[in-house]
Amino acid sequence: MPTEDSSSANAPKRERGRLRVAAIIKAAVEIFAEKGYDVATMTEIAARSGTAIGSLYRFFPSKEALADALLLQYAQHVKHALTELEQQVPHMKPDSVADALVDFMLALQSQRSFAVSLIDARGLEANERKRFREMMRGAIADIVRKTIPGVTPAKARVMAVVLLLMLKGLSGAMSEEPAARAMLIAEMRELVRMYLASAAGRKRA
Amino acid sequence: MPTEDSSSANAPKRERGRLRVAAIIKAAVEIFAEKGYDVATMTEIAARSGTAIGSLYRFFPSKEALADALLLQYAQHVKHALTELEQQVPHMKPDSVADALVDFMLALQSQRSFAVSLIDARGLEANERKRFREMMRGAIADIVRKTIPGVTPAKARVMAVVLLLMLKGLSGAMSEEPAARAMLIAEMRELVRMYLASAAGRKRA
Amino acid sequence: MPTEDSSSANAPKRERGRLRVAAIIKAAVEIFAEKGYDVATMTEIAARSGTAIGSLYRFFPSKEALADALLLQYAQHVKHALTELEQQVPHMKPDSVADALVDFMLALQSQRSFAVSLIDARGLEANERKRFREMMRGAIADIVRKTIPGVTPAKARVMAVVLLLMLKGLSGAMSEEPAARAMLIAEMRELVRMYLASAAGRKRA
Amino acid sequence: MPTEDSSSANAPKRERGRLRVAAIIKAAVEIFAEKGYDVATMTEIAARSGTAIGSLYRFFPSKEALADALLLQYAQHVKHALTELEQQVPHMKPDSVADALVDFMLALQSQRSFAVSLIDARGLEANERKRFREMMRGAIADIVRKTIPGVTPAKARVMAVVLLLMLKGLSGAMSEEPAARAMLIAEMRELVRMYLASAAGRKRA
DNA sequence: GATGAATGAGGGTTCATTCAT
DNA sequence: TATGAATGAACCCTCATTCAT
Repeated sequence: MPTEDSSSANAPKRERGRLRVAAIIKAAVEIFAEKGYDVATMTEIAARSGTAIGSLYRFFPSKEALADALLLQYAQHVKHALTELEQQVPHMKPDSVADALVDFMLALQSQRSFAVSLIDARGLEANERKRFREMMRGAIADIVRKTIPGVTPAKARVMAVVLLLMLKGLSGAMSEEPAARAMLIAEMRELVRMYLASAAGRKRA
Repeated sequence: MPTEDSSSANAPKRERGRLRVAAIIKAAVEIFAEKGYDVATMTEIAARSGTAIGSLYRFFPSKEALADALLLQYAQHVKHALTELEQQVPHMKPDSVADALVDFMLALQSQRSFAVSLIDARGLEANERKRFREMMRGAIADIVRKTIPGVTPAKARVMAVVLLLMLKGLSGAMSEEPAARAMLIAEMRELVRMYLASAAGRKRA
Repeated sequence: MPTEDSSSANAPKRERGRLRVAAIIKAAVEIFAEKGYDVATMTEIAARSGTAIGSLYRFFPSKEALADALLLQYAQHVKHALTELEQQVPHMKPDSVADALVDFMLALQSQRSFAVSLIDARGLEANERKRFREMMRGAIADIVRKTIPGVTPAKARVMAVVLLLMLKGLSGAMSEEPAARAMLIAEMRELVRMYLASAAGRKRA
Repeated sequence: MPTEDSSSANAPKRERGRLRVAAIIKAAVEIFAEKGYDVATMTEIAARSGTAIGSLYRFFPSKEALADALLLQYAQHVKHALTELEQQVPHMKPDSVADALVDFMLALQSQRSFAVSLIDARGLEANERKRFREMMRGAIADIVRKTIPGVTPAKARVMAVVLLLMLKGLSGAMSEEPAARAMLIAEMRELVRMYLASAAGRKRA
């Protein structure tokens, strides 16, 4: 679900353009995910999306701009999902929150690896990366604070970083064979539950 | 530091070659770590190691071969360290093993980022990556089995994957500011302890 | 400013077209002058003139055609001015003619640099350039012949070429700082006067 | 006669390289002269000089660097010639100096048009252009001062600018047909003599 | 064996021009 | 007719790799 207004310099004005942009984004996400930012080529992105190279550059004036747009879109998507989750938290038990976090990450997987490849790319501004990480941490910390009412903001932030770190690892899990994957996911689910529970316990104790 | 083999007439040459290779490897590790596999250039590696580009290619016939060699060396280093740890395990309490695992990862950090950059590089054969991962998992699983005597091999493997995943995250922690880093490490240490302890408990229960 | 021909139903359209063409020509003159023929882009000319690129191509079927049109217009302008000057010559003293020539060049300066950039552009047909030069030389030669009645046509032509050459240099003078520019212009004025006077003298002698 | 140390970033170290650079410079001068800086392509320069594109870039790391090197070489050549002329001046009559200046310009013609095309190119730093112009003006002004001993420095400078301007025009003369060219040159020679003589006269008077 | 000049495929990007809407 | 999205040849430049010296 691409946003109607991405950060591309030249937003398309006709319906056809909208479709083209969607095709480009799809191809770019795939190729960045497959090869990483540096190895991906604009030529291949154009080819896979059925776009002439010149058209690709009409919508995204540089490779970096394309990556930025993709990242922004991804960030907005993630932010939205986390905000929704946050609003559910008051009605959930910690274990359910833990499960929701794992599910959230799992749901993101398909798009995730491309984001990682872009975030790690050396070409991107450190700022861009930092803002994205900050957003994620803040959102997760908020969820932690609602899940474990008494935690200090500082503790919530540390926990957010740790959670993110665990969840991030989940993406690697997707490349396992199905059987191993299921076990891995179950184990991770257990770990996250335990982590939240223990924190809640430490709090109360 | 003379080589252990100095009896032949070729010794000086061999010695020079060895130094040269060491210089190349040092430069390559640095540059791969700084820029990632794709962005690093053979020319720069040659320059930083004070080697002519032609000589670099004499020792490592391609960029990929160089990366493979680096990875192999890194893998051996890691394997060695884990084997040593494994031998200590029988005399340690689970918490100490947990700490040792965290320390092990921390100790690896300096060399780590280059390895990640190589492992993630798309250019490398999946096989290469797989073997490396397999080795790590096997070694950690062995440690787990010695730490928690009753676990099934399958369970130990799953735990190894999860542990690796957590520890892997630690590398990201190194880019935090010192204060945040210390907290993060403490938290991770706690998590790993808890994870091993709970597994031991589940086992015994 | 209504067109002189407003009797047809197409008048409004024609009127719009005329304005459009005027806007394009204005923008094109500016941009060619600023950047030179090769670096100027049709897209920018379209943008600055508020014209869609497709419309620009409707009026001028190629970049070269646009340049030709500009050059033609400039040539007509120059020709007209020189013809007017020629008619004044019989009533002027040689020094006044010299001054008039310098003033003429100075008056042209604002539009001049674009013309130079077009005339020098390698893309233009040599023919086009030749015709333009021929026109200028002929017109100046005519003025010379009226200024110095006895000169042979051949001599007048040579003088025209030399005069043109001097006057052409004046355009470079416009980029000097004001103080230097004023001195330069005075000096050139003197030179041109001297040149005409000496030719007249040689003639008579 | 290429200088032994041009401004190229990577000076060749072997004899073969020296030849290659000479070939590149020759081709570049020709092509820049034929088409101008913007239209000239590195690919064509490489092809005409029998060099692989990669090799061209080894010696001149960018198109601009190549142009700068050419310009620098040309400037040094010109400076040298003018310095030599200046030393002859004390032994010459003004008319001879005038002739020498015209001859100097004529001798430069073959290389001249490329320099003009580079100096006028928009891509070059204004500084580079300014320095070149300054050098020329200074050198000519020095010659003027030695030719007409009493002139003020300021007057000499103005005259230098005017002379340069006239001489510059001579390059255009080279594209005339032989007959016209000879007349033109004779006329220019006369003009320059007259100019110097009149200045000397004004001085003395 | 060591050296570094040479090679050329391929990458990001631009822009004159066309044509469907 | 007016519009601007689409096209793709061509540009400048990089770099892994080879090979003559």
